[in-house]
Amino acid sequence: MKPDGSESSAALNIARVCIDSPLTHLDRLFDYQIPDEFGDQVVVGCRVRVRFAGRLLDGYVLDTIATSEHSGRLARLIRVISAEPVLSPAVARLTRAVADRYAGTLSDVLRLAIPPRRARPEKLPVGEPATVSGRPDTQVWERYPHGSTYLDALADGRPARAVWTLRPGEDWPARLAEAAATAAAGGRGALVVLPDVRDVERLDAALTAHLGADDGRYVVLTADLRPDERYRRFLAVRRGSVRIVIGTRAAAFAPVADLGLVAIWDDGDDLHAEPRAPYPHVREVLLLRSHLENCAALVAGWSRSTEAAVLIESGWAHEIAAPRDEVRRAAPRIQASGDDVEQSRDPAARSARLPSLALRVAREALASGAPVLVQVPRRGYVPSLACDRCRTSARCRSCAGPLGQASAGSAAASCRWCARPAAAWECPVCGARRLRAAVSGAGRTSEELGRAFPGVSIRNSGQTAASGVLCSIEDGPALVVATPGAEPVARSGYGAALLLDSWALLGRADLRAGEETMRRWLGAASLVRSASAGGQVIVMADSGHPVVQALIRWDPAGLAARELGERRELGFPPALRLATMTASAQACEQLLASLVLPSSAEVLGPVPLTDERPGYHGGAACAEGERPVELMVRYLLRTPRADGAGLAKALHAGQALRSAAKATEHVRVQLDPLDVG
DNA sequence: TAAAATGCATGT
DNA sequence: CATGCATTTTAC
Repeated sequence: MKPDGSESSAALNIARVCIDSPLTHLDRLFDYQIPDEFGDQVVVGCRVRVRFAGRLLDGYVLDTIATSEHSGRLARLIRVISAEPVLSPAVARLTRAVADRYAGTLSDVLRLAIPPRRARPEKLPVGEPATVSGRPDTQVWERYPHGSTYLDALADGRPARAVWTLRPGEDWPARLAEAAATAAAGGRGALVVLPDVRDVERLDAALTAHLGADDGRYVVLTADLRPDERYRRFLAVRRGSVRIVIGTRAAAFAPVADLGLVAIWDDGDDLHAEPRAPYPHVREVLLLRSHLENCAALVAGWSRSTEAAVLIESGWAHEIAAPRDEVRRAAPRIQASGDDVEQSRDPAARSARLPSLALRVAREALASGAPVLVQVPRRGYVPSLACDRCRTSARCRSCAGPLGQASAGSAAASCRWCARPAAAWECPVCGARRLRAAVSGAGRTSEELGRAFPGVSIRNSGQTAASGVLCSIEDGPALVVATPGAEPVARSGYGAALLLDSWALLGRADLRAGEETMRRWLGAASLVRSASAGGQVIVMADSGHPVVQALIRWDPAGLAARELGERRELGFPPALRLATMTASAQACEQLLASLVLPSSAEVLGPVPLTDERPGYHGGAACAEGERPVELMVRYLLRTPRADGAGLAKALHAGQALRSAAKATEHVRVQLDPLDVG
């Protein structure tokens, strides 16, 4: 207050700055004097350059204040990088919450949230937001109980939260476009995050169909944009020129003004898990956002994750799902076939390693002029080899790495770790000398299918396929071999889908195997015509398996509830909050000893990580006769969900002690990682 | 990477 | 036990 009683903004000449440093004990704000000559350049949310412990570092201004708590002399800001307030107050709160949730630092999260600065796009004029108007035809939403009620809530700007499990055959891009447009027509912002660019492209097309191609109505944020363009679009969002944002992972942090809806498509896809520290998951980021910004949330997919099941069980979200008879009407006919292929009397079935039921269904569909989808679980040719007689997996004699076959051209098996050829292999268990494919990859499968279906055109789709990932295919008889997530859409739906090598998916020791298998199967089955239109799905698995049962009944909700029950019994996420610590035994124990954990916390471990080799990127040969020794261990820490914040806080404090003590070895801390258990 | 704090050998 | 110089620590 000035003597005359008026507020003076000029008095706020101290900037509170978040320093761009990876050191955990520096994860707090530092005060700097704002030199007069910078004047109004310094705004909350802008980037600045400061001298910190001698060196020049970048930082963000989180606040401007009149008096500092700091007792010593304040240094002055060196430079204002730009007056653009790239960090909005809402995103500042969000990123802090994400850092706290994941025991990470604010600066690590800000690096994920804000794209690198580019000078040119900042010079562009600020555009006015295009108005989005109209309401979608609510008839399709009325097919879901609570569906049109939810849409009403979006239109009115109410913070309705739902887990939406789609009816088979649903036009999901159109529905998500409608949901986003409805929120925007109500005058608020909408944000939809999808796992990969192909899904983003589909929603992009649906939004264009719904709103027109005008860039002013919505914006697409993906990591593969060129830096200038990425920053331009980010700025358009930050400046409020656009209300609807769709994109991949990093878009979860987009500074959408007056956010009304956050939505995630296919939240079980592991692409939603950020691989950089502090490893936040898009679902958690969006749920935090829904909470902090008091906006609607939508978790949508064919399948249902156990995390989504928790949202429903806890009452946090409503369930939107089609009634059972609707589902039955729309779903293809699904059968399991656990036949022993080797016993089949049909030579074509034997050579394609397909049960005769699968072969018959595929032939019928092809004969009717429809494409057939063949889903194979792993990429590449033959990812690993096993003993032909007893199926013991084949390992390298010098380094114990898995043996594999690189391509059809190289007939000889070799080690996938040290690349030594595996000459004269002999099974250590039964002494047999012949190898067989343990899991048949996409490449091998299409070769075999070619022999079983002479004259039928075969298309491959996948990361490692020569033709890459196909987006869609034309109607007409063809076999489409695809890895999960790379299935092209068929214009009028597939006549049939064959889900191969299921045991490789279900047999994994991973706790998430059941949930993940269901997600992949439903992803393929959702592309098949309804049973009344002749659509059929054959899954190569034992029909007694609960996941197979759930698929046959098209019951992702039932499976998710069941899987969640199992997690409760085993004490794993999402039933509990879990953290992993990965480093050398010594470093882990140091950190562990310094932790002030909630009293409910339980420590499990150490588990030596023998077959996991962090830092290994292939190519290097290992020494003769010895296995690469990896000294890494992993500890698990778990608490009830209610103590999750305390667990993360304790880990953050422990990491801060380590960084302050200049510990050289880094301990990786991950909360609720996908790949443990 | 700048200043402050601390360590340490040396000379009285 | 001051003093000067080197090393370590702090961090606004």
